[in-house]
Amino acid sequence: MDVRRNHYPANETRSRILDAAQALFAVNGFEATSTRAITTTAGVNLAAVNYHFGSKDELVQAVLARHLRPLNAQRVMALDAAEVLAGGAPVKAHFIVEAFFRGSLELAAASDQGREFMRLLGRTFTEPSPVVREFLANEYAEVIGRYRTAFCRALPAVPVEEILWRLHFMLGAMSYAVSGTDSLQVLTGVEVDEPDAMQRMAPRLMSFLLGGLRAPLPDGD
Amino acid sequence: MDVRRNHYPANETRSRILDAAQALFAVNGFEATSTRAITTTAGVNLAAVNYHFGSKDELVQAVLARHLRPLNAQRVMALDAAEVLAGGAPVKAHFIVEAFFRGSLELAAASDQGREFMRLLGRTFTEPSPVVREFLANEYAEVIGRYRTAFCRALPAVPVEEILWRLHFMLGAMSYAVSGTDSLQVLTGVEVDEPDAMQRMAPRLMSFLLGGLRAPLPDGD
DNA sequence: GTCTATAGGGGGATAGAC
DNA sequence: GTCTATCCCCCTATAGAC
Repeated sequence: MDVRRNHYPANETRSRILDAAQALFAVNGFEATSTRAITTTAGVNLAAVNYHFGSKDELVQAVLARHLRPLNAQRVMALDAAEVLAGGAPVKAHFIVEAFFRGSLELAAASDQGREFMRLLGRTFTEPSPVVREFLANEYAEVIGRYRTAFCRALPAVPVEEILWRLHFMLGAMSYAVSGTDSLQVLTGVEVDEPDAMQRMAPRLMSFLLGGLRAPLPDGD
Repeated sequence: MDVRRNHYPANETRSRILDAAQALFAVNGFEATSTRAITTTAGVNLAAVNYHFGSKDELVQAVLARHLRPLNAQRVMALDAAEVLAGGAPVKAHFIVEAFFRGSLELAAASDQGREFMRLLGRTFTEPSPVVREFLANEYAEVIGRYRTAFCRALPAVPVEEILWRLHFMLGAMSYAVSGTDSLQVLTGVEVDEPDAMQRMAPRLMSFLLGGLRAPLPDGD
């Protein structure tokens, strides 16, 4: 009847919703983004979110899972590969850090959408919502466990407790840097929105993180 | 008329609202916290928020300003003092980092409320709300400018651009570590809610940050 | 200064036609 | 699978009595 309207395959509605939701979540956050805004941006009907995902919470999880699941799977595989290469010896910290970040950087380099997702992911780590937090904890459980073990083997001089703290700091620096939307970005003059931003940042971030991981132990005051 | 009710000086209502708002913001975030929840928790009337602060946005800024303004003023003064002590020579990176964090740690050590504020502040840096972001940018402008200059002088071997990136990473690691509410906390086993958590974390964080700041420069690929 | 009451808008979700 | 229409809830903000 209305020939001007775009038509698209039925199962593409789901993807359109995921794309629109990711874009809006990245800019405005989960809470501030309404399903109305999502469906309008996606050019689909308001009821489509509930039909395809059940609820807004489940849509949030679907948006995160779409890229995070493959990303974390690749992280585990990259560590597997590094451990095979090391042939039983501890994998060097440098390679562990690289294995952890390679996937993120490829994702960010591959497309605008990948970069957008990394920004969303960065801010998601400090999301207060219990739903989001539990989801992330589950998705990261295996990765964190594996990398923690690897770091402990790579840095035997550093006590386990110290490793845990440094892993924590490392995740913070990464997620904050990757989110690229912090209020102080203007002040520090760092620009993360450009297409090659991730590639320019990657070696700098890795250098910083390695420096922190290998830092001398604090005095036991 | 109702003798059982708590009575308190008129101008204490304002403080009660600030306390309740901070507590709820820290746990649930700004968006997810309604003025109703705040006034109920504070034991004051719903209309009191608008009467005392004008709007929810202005309440958010008031909550942040209450502790952040003195904190940043102290940071500037601590750097002033360090520069006087150095007598014209560059202040060592170690002292700059310490000057930046001393106030936060004292605040976190002083009271549960101070610790709660630091957690709120950590998550506030990645807050999407334009109101919050502009507020933070203004509040931090002087501090960031001063510390950036100091770091450049302390680390002449590191290019300015590199300093900016590392300052950015440093702020990320700090705000993330201090927020203590990230989803991966469970996995890394780090616990930040205990009274002496900040004191235990402080030397570790400083060691990590200094290691990152002093790290060898990445290869110029 | 503090309250009650309510305006006025937007939210997520769903029933039921197509 | 997709639409329209609508229910019902909770939100912020304000008007006006006390």
